[in-house]
Amino acid sequence: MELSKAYDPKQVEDKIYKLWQESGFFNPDYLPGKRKKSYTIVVPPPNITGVLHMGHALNLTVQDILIRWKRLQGFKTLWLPGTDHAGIATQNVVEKELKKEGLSRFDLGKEKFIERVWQWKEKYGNIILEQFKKMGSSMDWSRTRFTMDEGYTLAVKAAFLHYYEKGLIYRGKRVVNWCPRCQTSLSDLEIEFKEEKGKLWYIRYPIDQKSNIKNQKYVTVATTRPETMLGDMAVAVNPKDERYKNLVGQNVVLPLVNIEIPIIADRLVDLEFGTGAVKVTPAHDLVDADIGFRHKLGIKQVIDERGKITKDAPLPYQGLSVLEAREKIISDLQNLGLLEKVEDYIHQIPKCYRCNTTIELIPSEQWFLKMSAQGGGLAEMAIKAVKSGKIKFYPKNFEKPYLEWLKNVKDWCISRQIWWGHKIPIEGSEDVLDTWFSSALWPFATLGWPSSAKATEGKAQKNDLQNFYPTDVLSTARDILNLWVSRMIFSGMEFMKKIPFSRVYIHPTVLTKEGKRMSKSLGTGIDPILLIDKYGADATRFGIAFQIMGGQDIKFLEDNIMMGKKFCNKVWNASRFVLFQSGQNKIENAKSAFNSKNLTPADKKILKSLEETIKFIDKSFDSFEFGQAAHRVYEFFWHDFCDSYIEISKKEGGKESKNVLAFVLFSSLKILHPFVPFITEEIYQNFPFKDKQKFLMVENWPK
RNA sequence: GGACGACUAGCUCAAUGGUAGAGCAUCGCGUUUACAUCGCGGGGGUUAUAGGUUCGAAUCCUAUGUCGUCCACCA
Repeated sequence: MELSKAYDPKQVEDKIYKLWQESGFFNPDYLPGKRKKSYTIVVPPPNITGVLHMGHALNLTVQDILIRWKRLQGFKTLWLPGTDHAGIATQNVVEKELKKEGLSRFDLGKEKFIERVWQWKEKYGNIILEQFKKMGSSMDWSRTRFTMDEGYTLAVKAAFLHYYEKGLIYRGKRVVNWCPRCQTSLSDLEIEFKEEKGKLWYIRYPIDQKSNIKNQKYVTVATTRPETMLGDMAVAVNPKDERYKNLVGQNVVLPLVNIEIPIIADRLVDLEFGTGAVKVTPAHDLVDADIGFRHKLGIKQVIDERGKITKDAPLPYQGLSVLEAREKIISDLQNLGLLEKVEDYIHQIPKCYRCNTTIELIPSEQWFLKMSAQGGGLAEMAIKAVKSGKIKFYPKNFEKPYLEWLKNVKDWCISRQIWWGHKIPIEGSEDVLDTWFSSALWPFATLGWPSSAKATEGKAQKNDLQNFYPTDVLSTARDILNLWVSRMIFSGMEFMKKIPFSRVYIHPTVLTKEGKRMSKSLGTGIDPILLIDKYGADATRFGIAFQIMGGQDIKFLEDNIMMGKKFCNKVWNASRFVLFQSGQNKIENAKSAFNSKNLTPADKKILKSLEETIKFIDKSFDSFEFGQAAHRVYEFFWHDFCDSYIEISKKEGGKESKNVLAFVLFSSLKILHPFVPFITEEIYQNFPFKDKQKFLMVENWPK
């Protein structure tokens, strides 16, 4: 045998990947044999901003295991790669780049800026796809898509117009989450709440002199955001609150602004909190907007898109930033004797998930997609798809948060005031679409939808939609369950009249050993590319798969990757031994490798163990139990095969033992292949059987 | 404030009602036709706590604690 003593992934992996690519077998159209049933996975398209992180590495491992397993089982497998333009995220990284040159996007202007983002996409967008290859991903590169390529853009346009004509898209002025830095609206899912120490200010609103209220000069309200009082339209109390019953219907004078506003009763007011009386600012708070709408209070916007006080506020405050205004208002109130007390208060502050700027709530003209959970609405379709069991979640407990979210979902604000993205296809609108609007079309837009719009030009083959939709499994991270998964589901049902995938696998989150989220900014992340460099892709994959136990989050241990490397070396050396044996024995045929009449008990035992292992792996893969499968194959190969059977065969091998050795190894390569594709392929290429395939990748899965 | 999950050997995890296992770490022995990235063997656990169900509980139930993730309009 020509195999070297220790396995060196660097000598093997790139070489093997190149051979696979040249074979064309990543492409379902060129797979050998009769393959009637298709098996499709579309990869969750990574943002073009990023580099591969452990979450990707895990997800790629999982998907490649499934795809390789099904390919070996004779399915027409398609794993479709691609990337996402990731609107705000990408715009932000390019802006950061510009900042280094002392420029802003406004200095460049819209056209030049977008050009610049495309340059970024060309330069960095492919890096992540190259990293996919490093992981051994058997994706069909001829079908690579980008959420802003030509055909995809047509799909997005068609989808928008479809909703628009159906009356599901409307425009309206609503209080929306607004990032003063990104200068755009954000959906609820794009904000993150962070705990901050703040104050709770108790402010006295003088009761109107004309009111016949005795013994009470003020109503005191508690607020964490005194600056918004400039836009107050009412003071609200709970209708059941006895303390304020006599005040409802009366007026107070809004301090600093000196206008009269009413005291109203509304059930949304919590009796327990603060004083039980709350200032109502319909322009800058969602609950207040709701209250204001019901009581027809009107709206006064006092904070603008840049986070400055508007001209609708009293002169002294105009142009101040929110924080400056807050300071001045507090000191002014203090001078007037209207500040009753101040308490420390810890609360959740909404932050932009991309740039961490504090979110302002401001009224703004936006586009919305109706999300009704009744009457055949989009949310209802997505609910039914899961409730009916057509789409199953693994683990099942993710169904609950999914359904809860959809049940209570508000209309989806789909417009963004940024430059990088799909333009809203309506005359006069400069807005672009929320990046998830295009991502929602991923399972079918990538396969050529809508064929009528000639979107098939280029990558997708003519009949891809018929052949590969619905896809089989969507494997993704849990934090985009609603952001992405639910939206793909209703989009698929709306446009294709069919669910986009039948099974959703929510993969475990990779945490640090301490159980904390891996974070780039904290420096607690681990770069899978470095792991590949150090241990090889096979070892990295095996080490990751080994740790996937149920839906449990993974406290990542590099030791497991080390274990993967040792395991690979074991496979390598066992193969060296067996191939040397069979080389002497001149076995030429896998099918008739041994004569089953002359088997020793040990021969029979290892064959039975192999059979059971195969069954177990099939069952495990089918239920996404990758760790269980990895443990079993490890146990089988290392202990049953190497420690026990090989050692026995050396000392008291039967007539057929050398043949059985070769046969069991041959089968082992197949069942190991989904985990560790490179090393198994390399060994396979050195196997002496004459009736083997060109590549292990397209062998027949053993039974 | 809700929902979900975790808590088992020093570490990371198995074991879903029947005498608690693996890998790593640790200790001892060992170079026999692959592999020292190895082989053989040893030590190490009242399964977070308190109750309950059961012939029998790591496993089921109830509380408590700690940690984690997601959701949420308490100003």
